[in-house]
Amino acid sequence: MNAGEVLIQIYETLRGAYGHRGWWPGETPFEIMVGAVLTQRTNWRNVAKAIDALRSAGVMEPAALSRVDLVRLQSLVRPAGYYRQKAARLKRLVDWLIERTGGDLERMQDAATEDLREELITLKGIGPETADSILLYALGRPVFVVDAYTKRVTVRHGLIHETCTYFELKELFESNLPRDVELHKDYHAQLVEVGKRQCRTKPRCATCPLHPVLGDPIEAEGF
DNA sequence: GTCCAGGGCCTAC
DNA sequence: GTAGGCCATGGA
Repeated sequence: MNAGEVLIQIYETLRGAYGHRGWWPGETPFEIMVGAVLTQRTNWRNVAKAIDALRSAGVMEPAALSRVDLVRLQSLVRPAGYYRQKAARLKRLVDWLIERTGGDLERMQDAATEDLREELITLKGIGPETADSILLYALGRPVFVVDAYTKRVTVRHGLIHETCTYFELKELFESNLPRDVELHKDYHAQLVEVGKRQCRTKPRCATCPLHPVLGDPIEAEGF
């Protein structure tokens, strides 16, 4: 079996276990962008509180968020943790958005994916994963989002070495999967699901749906 | 009280 | 170029 076939088999196994997830809780592309920043190293439960606060304050929209006072924004996103950093990151993101599109995300659809990724990565506070999350879930580009769960699952199951880079892991998926946006969205969502439920500690891995397909997980410190 | 969650930046070697 | 520290809240 080649890499592409293994990856598809993993996906189908996870989907069979968890059902279609589609995923990214967010009403609008802009809200998805905001969530991508807020969820950095943070439980989604806390992120949801911050998102609710932003909605209630009427600033879940580019122009409004751009205008809101920084200290006010900090207090709104406080439940998501790292609130000073995240408020500043949201400001930079929304400033870029308005400068580039006037706040209308549709105007970004002409730009090439790689160019957009480069622009996003250049923003302080937007790294590879946040950029890819925005590209895939907010802008519908066929990129693969690599996160801690992706690495944990693939390393534990021997698909890639523990010392791999973000780019290598991203390439593993992107070069071996069809360039299908919905598949990319759901695949990442499935990996998060199995990562949350399994592959944290060995005992929890005992019921991992991937074991019958991939065999027992390997020992990997830190995963 | 301890651990950790859908990262990313900065500094020191 | 990379290991380590830092950012911070809230639930298990």
